[in-house]
Amino acid sequence: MENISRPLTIHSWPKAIAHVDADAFFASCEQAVNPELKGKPVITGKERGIVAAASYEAKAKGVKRAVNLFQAKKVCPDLIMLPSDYEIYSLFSVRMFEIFRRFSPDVEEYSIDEAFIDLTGLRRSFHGSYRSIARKIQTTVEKELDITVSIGLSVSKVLAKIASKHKKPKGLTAIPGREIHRYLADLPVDKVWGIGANTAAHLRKLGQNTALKFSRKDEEFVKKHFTKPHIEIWHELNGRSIYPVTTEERSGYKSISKVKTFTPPSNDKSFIFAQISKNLENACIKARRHNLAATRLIILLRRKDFKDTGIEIKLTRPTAYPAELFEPLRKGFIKTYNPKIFYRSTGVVLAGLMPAGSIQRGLFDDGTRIEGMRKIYMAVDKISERFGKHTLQHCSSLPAKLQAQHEGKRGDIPNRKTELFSGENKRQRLGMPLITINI
DNA sequence: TCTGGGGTCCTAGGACCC
DNA sequence: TCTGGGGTCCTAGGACCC
Repeated sequence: MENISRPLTIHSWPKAIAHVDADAFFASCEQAVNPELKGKPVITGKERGIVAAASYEAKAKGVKRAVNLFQAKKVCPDLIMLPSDYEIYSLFSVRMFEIFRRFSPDVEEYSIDEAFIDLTGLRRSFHGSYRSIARKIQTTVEKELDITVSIGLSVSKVLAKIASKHKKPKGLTAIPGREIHRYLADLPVDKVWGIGANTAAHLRKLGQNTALKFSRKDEEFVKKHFTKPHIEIWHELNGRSIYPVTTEERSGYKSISKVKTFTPPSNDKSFIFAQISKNLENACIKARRHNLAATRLIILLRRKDFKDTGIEIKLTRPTAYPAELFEPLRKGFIKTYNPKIFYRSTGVVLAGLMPAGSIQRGLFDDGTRIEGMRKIYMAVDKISERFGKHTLQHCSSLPAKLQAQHEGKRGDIPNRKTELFSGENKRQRLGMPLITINI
């Protein structure tokens, strides 16, 4: 069947796109801020109980991403485990992107530690090859931020991504149009950006197990078996740039979600509901912090077998107040929950977000009640800011909190005091304002 | 890969309208 | 009452990413 979505724009002139990927970003930031950690196996993610990022020293000892701390410690007994400090990482991120923009205005902040930079046409102004510009970017970041990055350079974003992964850390790989085949020949399809496990399986069934084989298929074949996303990837693999480097910053969140796994899996109705109300409270706190209100509420229950069940609820009024959301939450929960099934995690998504300021009051809304709620939550947020999250919380979440405290006594929750102190030291070094918290 | 948490985008199909 | 053809909007859910 003919694919009649938007026509593809293929740039006729070869582009020069750099993909910059920071090496073990979170761990590197920690090491840059605290030089004593240099050369040592470090991971972040302690507060989540899993490895979020591992330094190259830790990776060398077999520590992998997303494994739990117990296993990590087992393969690497001298592992230094740190809680994530997103404020610090964001600061590094901002500074890194600032450096990129000295080289080109076309910088796409793809994630906290990755960027695409369109260098097309900049050779003249920098008196050198694209490769030398990339090298300059690399050395500037290392000199100014004391972290290293790997850079891939090619004619499309997908190829630039492949290039940056080719050698790490501190790699610099250029894939010119003529050499594309050399880099795709041994590349399994699922290593290509945008091709996941499902599409990879589909491709393998069609006999296409390497990126090169896939890229060499003709357009008719590709259109017959795939839809837009993968047709675009196919073009990009062939050096035809489809994806533009988009400089415009992301306009806030489209959705905010909070999920949490509990062990062991449970079918206890009130316990599970407590978990999900806590998810809701957390999601609402985040939404209010960003001045957003949700128009849709999605409830998720992940079953023991990792299958997700859920329900989406349209809200009568955009809101980020748990008090207004508990009723829909409860109704949706009852519809979804099955006492015979064991669940391993719960989650909540606040979707259809809109700026909280622009909410129109409905004809039948109780103005006084809403105003009262606004005031209450303003106070709640203020108190939480001063005394820590969940100083105040809703009764329905209480069983979840008690469980967390119980775990804390067993040492699963990091010690608050030491964390604050180390945080303060880092902030001082970075010249960030100190926050005094009285507990 | 026996699997944590937080996001985005795309598509098919149904509802509804002319 | 049944019959076309076609458009738009919405939603569920898949797939993928870091």
